[in-house]
Amino acid sequence: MSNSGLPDPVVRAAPIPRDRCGMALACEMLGDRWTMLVIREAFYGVTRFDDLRTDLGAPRGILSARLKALVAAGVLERHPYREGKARVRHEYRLTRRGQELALPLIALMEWGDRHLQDAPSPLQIYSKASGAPLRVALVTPEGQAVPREDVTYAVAEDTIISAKAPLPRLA
Amino acid sequence: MSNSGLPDPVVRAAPIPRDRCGMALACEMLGDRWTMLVIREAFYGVTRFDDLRTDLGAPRGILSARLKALVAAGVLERHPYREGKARVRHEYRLTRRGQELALPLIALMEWGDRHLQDAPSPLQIYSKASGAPLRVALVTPEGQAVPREDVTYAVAEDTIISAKAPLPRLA
DNA sequence: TATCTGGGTTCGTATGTCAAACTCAGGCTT
DNA sequence: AAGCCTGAGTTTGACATACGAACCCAGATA
Repeated sequence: MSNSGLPDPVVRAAPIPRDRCGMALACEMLGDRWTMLVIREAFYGVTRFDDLRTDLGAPRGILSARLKALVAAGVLERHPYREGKARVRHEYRLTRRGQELALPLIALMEWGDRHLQDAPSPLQIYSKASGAPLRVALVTPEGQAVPREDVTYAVAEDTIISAKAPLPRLA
Repeated sequence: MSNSGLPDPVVRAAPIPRDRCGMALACEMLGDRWTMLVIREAFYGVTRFDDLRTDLGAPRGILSARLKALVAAGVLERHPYREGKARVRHEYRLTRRGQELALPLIALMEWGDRHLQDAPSPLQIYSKASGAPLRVALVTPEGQAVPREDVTYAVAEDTIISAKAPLPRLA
């Protein structure tokens, strides 16, 4: 996988402890059957308990628990609304923190569209101003995308567990 | 959430069926306690069953099942290696398909580092050529990042379930 | 007063997860 | 050759979680 001619050094453990790795923390908090699907619904603008339930097909108890957890995590906000003269109800909306999951989720969508599906993506992300289609990429601070081959990484010295270990190859 | 002056139209269901939505498909395949953590280990270069097991703390049976599923999904590849004169063993490596999960996972890492942790990220992604730190963004086909406010989306007409529904706001 | 609706909670069962024990193959030791 | 070690699993039985159905409750409505 690596492109040096040397044999890959064998990595026996992750270089970063799980409780200090944002990736691991995110994976742990989103890692179950329903949580990410709930957030997807939220992005599509579905906010009400019963709509979520029918759309997802999740059991009420589970949905209730996941919503509670997401509110507790600051991803969703439960807030009241009134439709006509109906009594006050509550809807679940993305907080700013939740909205910032858009990028990971869009990246996941691109991956899923490419690898888990034959049809082209039914959802196009594009620029309001220019109409150009958009994709997810790694960019410099100035906002210029760089090609895969130019990407590498380093572990901050004070958190290293095992010595430097090159990622197999960044996609 | 929307920035038009109009009240948000109430969305009662996702505009795209789950079995045609790359995001939903990806969420379903990665959505459990261990799968994403296994892929994270793979990115860090941990490839052997027992290393994965000790690093993750997952029960053997579960790890075995997840690895099988990931191999079946074409994310990992089980292939033989020989260390010294030891007998042939097998290691699990990311396929190209697996490598392409780097972007979603890095985006997730950025999110996790920002919201689930106080310390700065222990892992820096940067450009080999310029040394500039890199971040995940939405870019035009030419590779120019666009600001959040310029991002919108549309559902392909032949797959729409409910009518057009604006994302609350893209982060 | 009875009924409907959205938004839950409760409950018994089915399924999944867990840790420990067992297996198995090949190499190493004695 | 007999026994031990190691990596890579499978099996097992206790335990936890998910599941769907039924129930609950508040307020509006008939």
